[in-house]
Formats: sequence, structure tokens, C-alpha cells
Amino acid sequence: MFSEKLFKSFDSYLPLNKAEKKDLSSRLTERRLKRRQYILQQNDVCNHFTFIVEGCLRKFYIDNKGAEHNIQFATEDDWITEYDSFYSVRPSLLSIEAIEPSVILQISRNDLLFLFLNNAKYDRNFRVIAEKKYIELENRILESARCGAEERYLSFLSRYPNLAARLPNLQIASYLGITPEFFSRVKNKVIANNAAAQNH
Amino acid sequence: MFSEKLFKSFDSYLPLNKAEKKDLSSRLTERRLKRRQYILQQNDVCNHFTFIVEGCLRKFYIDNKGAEHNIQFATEDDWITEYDSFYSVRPSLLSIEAIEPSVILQISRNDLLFLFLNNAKYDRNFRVIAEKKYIELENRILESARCGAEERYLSFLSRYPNLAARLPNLQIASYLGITPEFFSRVKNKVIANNAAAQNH
DNA sequence: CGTCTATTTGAATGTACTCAAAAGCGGTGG
DNA sequence: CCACCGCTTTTGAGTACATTCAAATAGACG
Repeated sequence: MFSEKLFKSFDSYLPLNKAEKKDLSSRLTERRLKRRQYILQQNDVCNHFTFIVEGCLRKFYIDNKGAEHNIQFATEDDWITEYDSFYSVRPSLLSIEAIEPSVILQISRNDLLFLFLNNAKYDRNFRVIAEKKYIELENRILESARCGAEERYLSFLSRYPNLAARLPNLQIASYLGITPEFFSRVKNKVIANNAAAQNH
Repeated sequence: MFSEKLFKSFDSYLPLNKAEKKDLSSRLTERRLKRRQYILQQNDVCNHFTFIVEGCLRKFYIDNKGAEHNIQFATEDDWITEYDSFYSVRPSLLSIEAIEPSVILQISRNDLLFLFLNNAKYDRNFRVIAEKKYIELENRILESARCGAEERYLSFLSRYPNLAARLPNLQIASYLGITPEFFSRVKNKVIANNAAAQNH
């Protein structure tokens, strides 16, 4: 059962009991996403918190030239939403789409707000989720502040080795905040350096 | 009483009752900070959540060349901490210092963890704090992704008009991710544009 | 009033971007 | 199975935004 994965992710903070699991299950919607399928489009209101059972999604911004800027990736056992739009019920500046075929569980705003009101466990679990997400973003800012594209790429490789392997270059470039063309040069340079290091 | 400000900041989410206020008060430490006074030094562990009663603090990163990069400002009625170090109890990559003479209230990790365990209201209130902080950071990333220094400055001006007025240029430049020299040019250009717009 | 820090200006430099085009890769249909 | 199409990646040349270094000026504070 897919929701077991979700319950498990709460276990280290405030586990749910049987009744709570059952109740939560009834509020979850399972969806299967194809590659490129959106769960949130720019200018729509974000109405769900999304748990990823399997696959990989990205949250990104499309600027006025049409260029896409990845803000964040999320894979198995992670959550993704657009907090600002979700809580303010205003149009989202960001979009969220599946990069890989994915399986997700979604909970609507009404259901989540209901849970917050009626069971304090959810405050705990979602506090922890928000705090972790915050740390992730802060690290991202830190990295863009402190170094050039090559170091950021190396840092990305070591922080998210499995992501680096499964994502197309285009997505990584967009996350690093550089053009695909420039990323190609950076990547080849890194590979060349590694080869040189191997040869001695 | 300074802690009243703090209690008030909870009112829109989950207000505290009298007994809770008294208990929380006993766990708060009031401190007065001079300009430039640190409450967290890089490589120290962040042991407190800090509420700002009055003044302005900044969280920043010092790179290996000694250059400082502002991650976030916090003023009256806002909270500041380094989540990663606070929860992991590991040395912080970031520093926090007062930009203005400030009055703060601090709660220690032990006390806050105690409150989380014993009163679910705190999970709620600190969930909301983390979510707001997350939104703030996401906006910051968005802005650095979508535009050049001049637009970022204009956007900063409109988003935080009072901050822009009270901060020295150096701090703003560091927040925008540009050098003070370049910021000076950007600012003068913006001023020139405004003057031109006035004259017709 | 002098010192220290913040801001401004100039010139040379560099990192990353744009535009253009070629090459590689994978899927789809004939 | 090959040919074609679309998409991703690579390469090249010219450009721009922002940096660095240096020095001059202005402000703030004791």
C-alpha cells in the first residue's frame, strides 16, 4: 500500500496510530504522473500538498523570456508544494511537474487544514517538513553565494549523487542557475579534471 | 514587558493562555545587543531561537576570501535562528549579528524541545514560522533567478521599503549578491532614472 | 579634529550569456 | 531495419554584466 510509505516518513517524529492512519488514508488521493505532467501550473492556485511515493518532480519558475529556473527537486519520500500559494490561496508564481513517471499522494488544503485543527500531530510533522525544506533552500542560497558554477556543480554532485545521475543535463543546469551551453562546458571541464587526476 | 510582543505574534495562530505565557516567560532570556554584536559565530553551534523585540539582525556567510554574504535580515517581531545547526547540534556555517542596537528574547534548544514535547501549541506556532521563512527564502531565490542586479534592487525596495531605508548600502549589496562597488553604480542609476521620470 | 569605515569612480578583467550551428541520441513510423 | 524527426548536448565566436583592484571622496563616531 502506497500510503504506508507516507506513514513511515512520520515515524521518526510523531507516528500515527491505526485510526489516524485510516483517517489520513481516506484523505489522500493517489495519482500516477507521466513524464512532463504538471501538478501545478504557474498562475493556478496550489491546492495540494504532495507526497512522492516514487519518481521525481521539480518546482520551477518560468521567466518572461520563457526560460525555466528550477527551484527544487523532490524524490521518493519527500514532499513538494508551493507554500505561498497553498496558504494564501493566490495564484502560484511557480510550476511543478514530473521529471520522471511518478506515483504521488495528494492531500487537499481543506483536508490538511482540517487535520491541523483536529490533531496536533500534524503540526509536528509538518513543522519538521517545513524546517527541513528551509534548510535545503538555505544551503542552495549559500552555495550560489559562495562559489562559481564549477564548484556549485561539484557540490551538487556530492550532495545529491543519485539525483545527478538520474537527471538530464538541462535540469541540472537550470537548478545550478546557468545555461545548458555553459553547463556543458563546466561538466566537460570537471570530467577532464577527474581524468587527469586518475592518470596521476 | 517585552515578552508581550512575542505572545502577540502567536495570537493569529494559536494564542497562549496565562499559565502558558508565564511558563514561556520563565524560559526566555532578554538580551540587549550593540551594533555588530554577534549572537552566533560561524563554527559555533546555534543553541537558541531568537525573537527580535527591537532592532535588526542579519544572518550571513563568510566565504574563504573573507567576503560576507547576507542570507536574511530579521527585524521587530520576527524570529531568527540557524535551523540546521540548531537541530543537528553541529557547528554553524553561518553567523548572526546585530546590525542595529537591538533587544532580543532567546529560548534555548532544551527549553524549546521541552515545549514541543509538552505543548502542541508550539508545534503550530513554529510550523507557521518555518513556513513563512521558507516562503521568504523561496522568493529570494526566485528573484536572483529571474533578473539582473538592478531589477533585484528595485524588487527589494518595494518588498522591504523600511529595510532599504535603514540598512547601509554594504548590507544591501551583500544581500543582493553583488559587490558594494557595483551596487553603488546600480543605485545611482536607479536614482537617475527616478529623477528622469520625475522631470517628466 | 582625526581616524576608521562606507561610498563613489575609473579601468581592466572575467565569468557566464547569447546566438548560431553542428552533432548526438532516442523514439516512431514507413 | 532504416530514415526521419524532435530534443538534448556540444562547440564556437562575440558580448554583457558584474568583478577586481586601485584610488579618491565622503561620512560617522569617538
